[in-house]
Amino acid sequence: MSTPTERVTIKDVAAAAGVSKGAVSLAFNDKPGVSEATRARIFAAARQLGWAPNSSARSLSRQSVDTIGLAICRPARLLGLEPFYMEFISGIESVLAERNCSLLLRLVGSLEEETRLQQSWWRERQIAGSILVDFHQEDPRTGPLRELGLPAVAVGHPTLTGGFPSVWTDDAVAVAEAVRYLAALGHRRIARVGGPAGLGHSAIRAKAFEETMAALGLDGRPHVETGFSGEEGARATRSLLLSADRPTAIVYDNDLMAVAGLGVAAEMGVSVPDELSLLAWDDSQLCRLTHPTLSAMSHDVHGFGAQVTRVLFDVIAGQDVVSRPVATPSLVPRASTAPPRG
Amino acid sequence: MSTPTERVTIKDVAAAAGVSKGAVSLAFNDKPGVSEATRARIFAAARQLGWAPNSSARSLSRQSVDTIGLAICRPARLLGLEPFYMEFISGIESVLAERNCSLLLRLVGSLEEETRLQQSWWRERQIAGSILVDFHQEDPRTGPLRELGLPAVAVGHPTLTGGFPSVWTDDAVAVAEAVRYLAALGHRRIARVGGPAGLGHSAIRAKAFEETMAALGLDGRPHVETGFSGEEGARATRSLLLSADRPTAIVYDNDLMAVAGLGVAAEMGVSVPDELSLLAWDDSQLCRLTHPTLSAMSHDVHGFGAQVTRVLFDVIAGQDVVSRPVATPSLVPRASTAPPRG
DNA sequence: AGCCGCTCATGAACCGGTAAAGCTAGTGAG
DNA sequence: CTCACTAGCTTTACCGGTTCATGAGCGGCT
Repeated sequence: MSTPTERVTIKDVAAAAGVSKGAVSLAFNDKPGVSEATRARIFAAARQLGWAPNSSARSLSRQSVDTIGLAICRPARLLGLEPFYMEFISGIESVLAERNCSLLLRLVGSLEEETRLQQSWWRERQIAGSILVDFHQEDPRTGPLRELGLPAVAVGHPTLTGGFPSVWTDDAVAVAEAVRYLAALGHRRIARVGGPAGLGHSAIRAKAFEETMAALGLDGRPHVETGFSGEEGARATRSLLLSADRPTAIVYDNDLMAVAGLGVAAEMGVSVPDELSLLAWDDSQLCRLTHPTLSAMSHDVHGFGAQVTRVLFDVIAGQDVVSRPVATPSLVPRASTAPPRG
Repeated sequence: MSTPTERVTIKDVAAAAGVSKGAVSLAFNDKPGVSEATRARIFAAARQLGWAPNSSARSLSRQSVDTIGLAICRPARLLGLEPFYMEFISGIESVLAERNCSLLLRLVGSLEEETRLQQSWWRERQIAGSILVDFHQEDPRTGPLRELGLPAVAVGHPTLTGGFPSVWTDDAVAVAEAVRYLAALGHRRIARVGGPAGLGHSAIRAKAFEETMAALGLDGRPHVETGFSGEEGARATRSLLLSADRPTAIVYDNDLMAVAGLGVAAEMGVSVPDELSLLAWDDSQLCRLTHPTLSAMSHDVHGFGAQVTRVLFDVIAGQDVVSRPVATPSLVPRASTAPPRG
């Protein structure tokens, strides 16, 4: 194209409309001080010239930006596979869109890298605030980021998020529901394939799992903590199915691992749900595509993202925000769970 | 936190280091004109005050921004499921990270909406350029966006991208390979479950499919064009398997639909690969998790994203860029394809 | 007529950087 | 000893908006 880039500025629009810069600014910001007639002339001129206010100039002058940050710290290959994030992002976007804001996205390799990134974003005034996800126990981000004064909302249970206002799903309750459901079907040997031990919500679910099992008088089966990838889920399932008194039901920490578990069962000739019940977490379309379809703990991830974003805007606006849960994941029984045979 | 927001500016750093604003700017941009000693003092002061240059001010002054745009136009539920995009994005990020740039991401509902979005992004100087994806035949974006002079790289075959420099995978060749492979196994009735007809690459693949079938003297099975969702893939598969002389092999346009197809085959008691061979596109981990594992046309999506981004930077730098293909997807045979029984 | 108050508009100051021109002391050549 | 030159730093003019104090014009009221 090699456009000589005839940069159009507010001055050109002002000249074209026969007014001053100030008038154009007033008109474009819906402020009083310009007559209807002038306003119309200004808009006509702007449209004619294809002008829109330069966002850098605007935010410099206004001392504010309309972008929020999201850094995700997971290996890329994994991210693609977990439907969770894209759906979460789409929830974020739905709120951003109505406020004409944008999302700055970055995939990072470590929590330390994320800390540095958030620091530059905030110090350089690139973002108005951030959504923090994937909290670990003793998360290294909380200290530096709180000190920084970064406006942020955390996704995760308040016990994990080190003072940041947070939005979370009550996983403990959901886990309990899952276990009780399987127990009610008659399962006694229930196993769990969880996410990485360091990850906060994995720990919460693990604890709730053990406690519920104990409360029901069931022995706490070894629950395997692994990664989040399908391959790790497959490996964990394989080892569970090979163990001496193998479980009759397995609860997974995401849907991908559950799909992998189903594959392993098929491969080993273990019939689902006759000999083995499987229960997924984070219900996505994937759970309805397999045969048998997968029972799952389902929740509204899109709405979750939207809610988090709304809270972030409150934080940015300086309101006093209290942490609050969103709807607890609820059980959607499908064909992969049934009473154990025999 | 209610930080009284003690905004630190370059002036404060200059004062602290006992130099002028100009010196600080020079130091921070690695330009000559400041002694090593002074430079050190400046950095010390900046670190002390936790200062980083305000990005709005910087880009206003420099007349440039370090952000690129990506708008994706697909229903959110779908996006989450297609591993493609996240992996593509991670490829983009890998290049952005080394140049200290950011990605502005937006999910939009229609191509018209995307056009408007790109226009504001560019006119407001929020982005230095864009990556355009999912080209349709007679894509409504090309006209307005070319006119706008937006620096952009298109993902898709040059015949689709209306003059934008593009990066693409040679799907026609890949489709031919897929069909020849199945034919070589002995399949005569090969069907195809494609993406939406309007989508450019679906059309290309459809055409290549028909041509290759014809060249091999096989009758062009009705190939179903549908959406990209698993449910649509399932429906399409079901209808193919119920047809009079059902196909012995099916080629899918993504991996999700192939997984769904596998589910349908299981549900209908059709054995894979004995009675039916399935071949996926966009090989992801998903293909290795099912039982049987899915044969797929595999390509390096991460590298694809990285390459596209590199080309975009060339475009932004004003270089004359020629469209070029990246590696053609290649066949990874797994357990879902075999010679037809009987 | 004089004064008030209102609407509509202007101009200059500012936001926080960058860039180019200007200044100053020190240095080496002639 | 002068002069050109350079390294090192300062000064100043922008970049393209927003905001606020100021003022012109005008109708109504006393």
